Order: sequence, then C-alpha cells, then structure tokens
Amino acid sequence: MPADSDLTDLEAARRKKLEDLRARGVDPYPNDFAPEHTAADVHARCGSASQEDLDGGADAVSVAGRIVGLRSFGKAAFLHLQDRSGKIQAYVRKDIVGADTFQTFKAMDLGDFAGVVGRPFRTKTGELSIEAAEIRLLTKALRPLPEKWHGLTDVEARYRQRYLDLVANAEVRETFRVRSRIIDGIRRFFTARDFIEVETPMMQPIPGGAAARPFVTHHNALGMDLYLRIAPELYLKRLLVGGFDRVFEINRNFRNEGISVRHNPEFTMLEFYWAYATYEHLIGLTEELVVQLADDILGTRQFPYGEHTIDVSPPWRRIRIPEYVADKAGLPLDKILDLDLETIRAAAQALGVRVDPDLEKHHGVNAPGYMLTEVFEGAAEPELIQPTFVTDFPAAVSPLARRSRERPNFVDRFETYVVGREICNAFSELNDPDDQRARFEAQLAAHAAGDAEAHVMDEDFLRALEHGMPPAAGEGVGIDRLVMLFTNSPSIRDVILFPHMRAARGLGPEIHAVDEPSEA
RNA sequence: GAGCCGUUAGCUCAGCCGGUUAGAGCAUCUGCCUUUUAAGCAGAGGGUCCUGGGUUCGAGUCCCAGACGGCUCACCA
Repeated sequence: MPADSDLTDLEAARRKKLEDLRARGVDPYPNDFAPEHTAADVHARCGSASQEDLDGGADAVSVAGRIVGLRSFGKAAFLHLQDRSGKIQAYVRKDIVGADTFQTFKAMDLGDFAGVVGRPFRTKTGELSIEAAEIRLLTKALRPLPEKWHGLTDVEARYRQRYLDLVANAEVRETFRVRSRIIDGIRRFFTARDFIEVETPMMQPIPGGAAARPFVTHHNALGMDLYLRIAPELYLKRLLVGGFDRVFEINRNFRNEGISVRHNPEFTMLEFYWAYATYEHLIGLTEELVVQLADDILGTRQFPYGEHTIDVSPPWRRIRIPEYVADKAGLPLDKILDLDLETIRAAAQALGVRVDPDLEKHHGVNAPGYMLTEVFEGAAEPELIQPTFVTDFPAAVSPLARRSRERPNFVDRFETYVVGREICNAFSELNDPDDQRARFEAQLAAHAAGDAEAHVMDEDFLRALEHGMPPAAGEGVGIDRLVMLFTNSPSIRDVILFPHMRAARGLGPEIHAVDEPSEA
C-alpha cells in the first residue's frame, strides 16, 4: 500500500472507507454474488410495462455492475449500475434494506462495483428502476472515475488507460463491439463458403509475403533470430500446396515502420486463398463480404465517414492504372503499357507527383513499374473516396502475383480503396516456380541496391511451388481500416484497444531481455 | 525522422502586457436531506502549473534544452 503522503485526498477517503468496511466485517472484494440478469434483460422484460403492471407484482431481478451515477439523500439514494449491456437505475432505501446494509451502502462510491436484488418499478419520472431489497458491495474502487459530464477526453490518457476510456465513453465501447461483430461476420462469411480457418507462424525465420521492414527477435534455445511476420502469405500458399484449397487467417502482422493515424506497428489482417479462382472472382467476393457486413452490422449500405457518405452498394467503381495515368496526363497509353520510363516521368511531371529520386538506383529495370505505381497513387488516392477497385498493377511491384495474359508487364491484381485508403490487396497467385524465382532474384537485386523493404528469397517456398500449387487467387484485408470505416473512426488508434505508445515516465517497462537480439 | 501546436487539482478547463496567497465546475470531506437523474442547500480541504536550466527585483506566464502527446508531412497497409 502506498504511504499516506502519496495519496490524493480522494484516494485516502476511499481507503478509509475500505478499512471501515473491513472493521465492520464486510469483505470489500467478495466473489459470491452471481447476477441472473443484465441491465438490458431488465429493460427488455419490463420496458413496456406500465407502473400499474409493475405494481401488480413484478418478479425480482438481480444485476451487477459498476456504479456510474449516484444521487444520495439522507436515508435513500438512486444509483446507476453499468454492465456489459448498458445501465439500469436502482433505488436504495434505508427502511427497506435495513440499517446495517445501508451503512455499508454509505461507504460505496462512484466507480465501485455493486450487486442489487429487487423488484423492477417505475419512478415518478417514469424511469424503470430496481427497488433494492438487497445491495452488496462487490469491488471497492480506490481511485475515482473520470468526471461524469465531460468524461475522459485527453487522448493520451484514453489510449494509455483504455479501461477508463471504456468505462466513461459509450461510443468507444460501441466501436469495439462493432469490431468484434465484423470479425465474427468475416468468420461466418468464409466458413459458410467452405473455407477453413488456419493459424500460421507469427515468428518466421524468413520474413516474407510483403515489402516491409520486420521486427527481429531471438530464440535462445535454438540460437537463432526470428522475425515477427509482416504477412502470412507464403505459409498460406504452402497450405494450398498441401491441399487445403480454401483457407483464411485473421491475425496480426507486425511492421517496423512509422506510426500514424493509419498505421500501428501491429495490425490485424484477414488473408484468404481460394484455389481455382481468379482475382475477378475476388472482386465479386469482396463486394459480397462488405455488403453483408454492412447489412448485418449497420443495417444500411450508405453510412457516414467524416465529411463523406460512403455507399458500398455494388458494383464498385473500377480503375485501370495505365488507362488512368495515360488519360489524366494526356499521354499515349501504348507507351505506358510498354513501361517507357520517359513517358512515365512526363506523366509524373504533368500530374505534379514527386517520385522517389532513388527509384532507379534501387530498382534498376523494375524502376518504371515502381514509378508508374507512385504516379498513380500520388494522383489518384485522394479522389478514391467511394469503394474502388484499382487494377493493372505493374509486375515489378507485385513479385508474388500472376502476370496478366494480355499485358505481360502487368499482373492480375487489384487493390480496393475507400476514403483514399487501401483496405484490400488481392491477386491471382503466381504458381510458376521458375517465374517466382526470377521475381525473387529481382527483389534481391533491389535489396542489394539499397531497398530495405525488398522481398527476400525463400527457398522452401520455391520448393513447395515446385511440388505444385493449384491455380488460386488470394486477398488481404486490413481489418483495422475496415473497422475505422464502419465506425467512422478518424484514427487507427480508435479501433485498436491498446495502441502502441512511447513508455510513460514512471510507468515504463522495467523488464529487460536476458539475451540481446544479435545484430541483423 | 521533420514542422507546427499542446501539457495548470482525480477529471473538464480558465489564468489578460511578467506583479498579492494560482481559480471555476464536477469529484472529495463535514452537516441537512426518502422519487433523483449534471439532484439540492450550507461549509471545508485538495497543486512537482510536465522536467531541468536561464533572464528578471519578481516566472504558470518570457528564453533554451529535454520528456510525453496531438496534427501535418515522410515511410507504409
């Protein structure tokens, strides 16, 4: 217990009550009260009942929750209990519960957990309430709740002490309920289509499947470095080789990159692979998935996001990268399709897009493809507000995707954009092991030239492809961004319960690794 | 990583051009109060003004450095 001098007067008052309760033989932390109803149960059961109905003798209910409102008189009080379902008011009278219980009740504060047993009734203002025949202290809270009217608004405190944010802010609770329903809806969507859910390694000896910088950790017993995965792709494809020809995984990816309103170091991805399908099938499936989630969770296909109204009704708009750039820049499409560097450079100029000056150094012969993608993203992303499928990516930026039959410099791939953000990335999968090896080698060359995020060679993956991977299409969906969209949340931190922050002074980590990770 | 902005009581916030003992509401404590719902009435207590330097007769206020946070940009999904 902290020294008295370290306590605020609010904490000291609560500890005094704690000691007084113990002195009177009241356990401030019991675990023998089992509520039979939630607040919502009581409202559902009695919500339509009139005062006369209830006076006719309603059955007693028992509820438990945190005291989030308390209006106390001399010998009676009203309080609101909040549980997972919502709030219910209780009315406590000294002449009903008895002097001893009432004395215990007087030691309860805003923020304590309490259990109430009693019959529902209506107050004279009409609010459904429980007339307490019994009230129990279930947990004494030693620190006060945030202010009842303004709640907790300090963003730093909201993220660092999410538990207080959840207690104080109903819309935050709702956001995370929606998140849960989205993930549940995705599971049901895929299992209904005969996909099986799998879990592949989060710690990988070779970080593959995406272009990103990984976190490194170290396994002491094996004496080897492991990487937190940046994507599950190469493992899920191994499962296609193994005969699981419809698989999905919902799990975390980790990328050692910047933090922003759209980026958290760990984020949740849905990835799924569907054998004998193409990216065209995935376009239809993606529309179906999002529409079903919108119908089930929001009950509408038009909903607000910031200043926009998003409409997910299919079919969604489609844009082909070469056509878009040629058209916007007023340059010939055939030159773009040939990946003519000077034409693409002219397009960047015409569209006012600044391209990475190291592109050519890093990517060599692949540079035109990278540059075209940058030009497109720079020019188009801000206007991709309604759901849009962007197709015809250059093969150079898609080392795991199948080449387009009509446009061999391009691949059968799409990204889905909503509100200027990528939320899906999908393609027909490359299953030609020799082409895959050549693509890896181009990535290795880019890495050697200075691209820290280039893919690395994975010989076992190539060996698996040599055993034969069925033709397939695969897709990744950023769950956090989908939840942002559905909950009208401006920051990814609003949809991640415990987003990453710098260590707070005095509350930072005190554990240090015994074995330091070896130098990468 | 860069620029801009912020940090005052448990919470939400005032605090003017640098000038008495840093304020308010809620919360807390004491008293009264058996249908309130931001309950009410009367009184009281509560501060590392983010941290460390500096300027000044005097710093919450001005300057410098740092910590943490927000926004924008960069990287990226």
